[in-house]
Amino acid sequence: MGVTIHDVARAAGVSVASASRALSGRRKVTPEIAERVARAAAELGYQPNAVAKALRDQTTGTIGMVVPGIGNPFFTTIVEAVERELQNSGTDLLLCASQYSPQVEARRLGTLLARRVDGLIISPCDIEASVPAVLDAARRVPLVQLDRYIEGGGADWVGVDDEAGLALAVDHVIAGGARSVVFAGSRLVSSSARLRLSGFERTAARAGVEVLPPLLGEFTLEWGVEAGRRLLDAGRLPDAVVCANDEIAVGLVRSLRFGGVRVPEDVAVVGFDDVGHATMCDPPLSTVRQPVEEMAAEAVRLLGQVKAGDPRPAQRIAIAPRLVVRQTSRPVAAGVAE
Amino acid sequence: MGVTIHDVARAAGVSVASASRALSGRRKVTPEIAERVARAAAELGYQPNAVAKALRDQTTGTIGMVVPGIGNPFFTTIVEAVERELQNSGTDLLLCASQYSPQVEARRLGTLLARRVDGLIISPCDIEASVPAVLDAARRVPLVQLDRYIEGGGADWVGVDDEAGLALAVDHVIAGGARSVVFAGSRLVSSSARLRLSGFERTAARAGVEVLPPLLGEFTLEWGVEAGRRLLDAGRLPDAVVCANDEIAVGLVRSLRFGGVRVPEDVAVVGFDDVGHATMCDPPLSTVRQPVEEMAAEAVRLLGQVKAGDPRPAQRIAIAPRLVVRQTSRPVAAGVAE
DNA sequence: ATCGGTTGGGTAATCGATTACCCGAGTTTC
DNA sequence: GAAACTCGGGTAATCGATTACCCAACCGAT
Repeated sequence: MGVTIHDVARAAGVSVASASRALSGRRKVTPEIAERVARAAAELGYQPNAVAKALRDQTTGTIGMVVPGIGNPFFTTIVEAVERELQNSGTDLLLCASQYSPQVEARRLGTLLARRVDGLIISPCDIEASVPAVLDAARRVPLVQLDRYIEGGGADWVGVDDEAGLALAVDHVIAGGARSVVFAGSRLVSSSARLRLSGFERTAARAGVEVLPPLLGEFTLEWGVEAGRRLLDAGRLPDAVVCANDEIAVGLVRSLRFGGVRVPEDVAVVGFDDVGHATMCDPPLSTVRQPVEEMAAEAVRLLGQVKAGDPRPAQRIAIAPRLVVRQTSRPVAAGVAE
Repeated sequence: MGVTIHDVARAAGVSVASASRALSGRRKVTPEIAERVARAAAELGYQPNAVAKALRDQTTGTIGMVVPGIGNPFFTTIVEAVERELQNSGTDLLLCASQYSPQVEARRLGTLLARRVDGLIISPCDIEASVPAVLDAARRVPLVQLDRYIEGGGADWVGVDDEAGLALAVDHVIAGGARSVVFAGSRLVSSSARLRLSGFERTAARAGVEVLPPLLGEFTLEWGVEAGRRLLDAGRLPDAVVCANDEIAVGLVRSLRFGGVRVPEDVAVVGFDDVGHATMCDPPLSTVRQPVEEMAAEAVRLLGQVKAGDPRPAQRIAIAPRLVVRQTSRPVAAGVAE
């Protein structure tokens, strides 16, 4: 590397100030100088040093994003949506994975802050253990939580309305005739895990159907398979299984069918997210679609408004999801068939 | 933000030099000063500015990684492997997706270079269109290509031995009794796509089996489904289909079974990669496992050795893959059963 | 008592881009 | 014709951390 604006200025026979002005166009220079500087820069292959610019401007043109893991298609989808949203704003995304570990997450936040990102979008991996690192970061730079959030408020949040989503799913299977239901989800370490379970329980209770004890593991296909196995082993099957995400649902359907259970005839299954392979599932999965694009857009918009350490009360923006009925549940008038 | 080392020095009643020395430990200071500086830093919540440090040191402690897309589980797997490899080296990964577009890729490379990454790992999206941007980047910083590479050499590369992998797959299905074979892969825009096809063709020709015209589309599940449909429509089925990756294979198996074809009894199917859902496929997919961990380790090691614009001839490191026989092909003595 | 040597602290240069500030030349206005 | 402006170029300060360089104090040895 190493061609600086001083080199360009010298080659063009002008001062660095003129070179800078010619290149940035932030103040007028004579056409003659503009021309000479442009030529010199091109010949030398000059590329401005973003590090120096960041130091001088006190702004890096980057925002950091921390998600639990990029192996989960939901997070890659939302990362892609945020990237698209940022596309033309001239800011770059620094993506980090916390690997579902609050320690790693805190370390990642630390290096992003050290690198002086202009803002942070984070999906905290643990509703409790993530609290200190997230609040500390929010005190230093604008921060918005996306999808998952930490308990106790204190930082803005954008996400899907989990409870409404679960209500959609539960009401749908009940409308399809289910009299006994079970929830297959994740252990309650994240806000999503908790809200989806409570949404499920509340709606089921209100409807007065029988509720079997929930199956709580991880947001993975493997856990879905295992959960299906447990249902088969338990001897008695519910009429419907509502899952906390599509991966669990896909694994569960596979497991159930392997055990000779027909889906949706014997048991209806509904997922959550509608990203990745829900449409490619066999049979195609009925699920609740997260409004990923809107969530990303809203998160970016909100990030532009929040100020670091703002004492204003934290906002929570919950966007309504949509039920997508495919073939793992009995179709009813409600919902969108695809 | 805004607490600098000057603030710390002032609070501790020492010079910035002493503060810097106390904090970095790179030169001795009296215990008394060390103590005062440590206390002041803690009280003020001092966090060193990595931007300033990078400018002064002429090194950012970051390496950039550019992959075609993070929606593809193969790339997320390899990104995770590289991250693990870098974990304890103190360097951070700046991850970018080119979205399979050479233009986006060139722009991403440009901003990574402007941010003065210390090195680059890239999987160029297009074997031809990616050439200028990759060579230009290689002239400026240490660069290694991982998985895909550009034509004409000029930059180091680490990846799987694609031809050997395809030879494994083809020999395996032939050993299982296949007399006619077909390749389902991607259009020939990447080195992987080309090498896998040529590896397939060479091995099949050597074995003297009948080779149907290849089906070339994309590295996606959707294309696998479509490829399966085309095979069904063609009326005559081959004894085996060898796929360029697992996603194609999974889609193809689904499509074939939907059409009433038994796998592996009627048609054997073999994938490539062995990441993501190959084990969760129904039935579990026979495939060729890419040595992702070794590839990542080797790429990072090599990156530490290359110098920018080094005139030394480019290295190509091809790591041998391994056949993993599951249930979409007839088992034979060769290979590892799981 | 003086001298070479060591130890540890402070001052200021450095990295590269931007821009506040200054200055000279040219133009306008009464 | 002089005052008041405008225009555009150059000099140097600035961002924050590190460190080359200098200097004072103190050591032991002669």
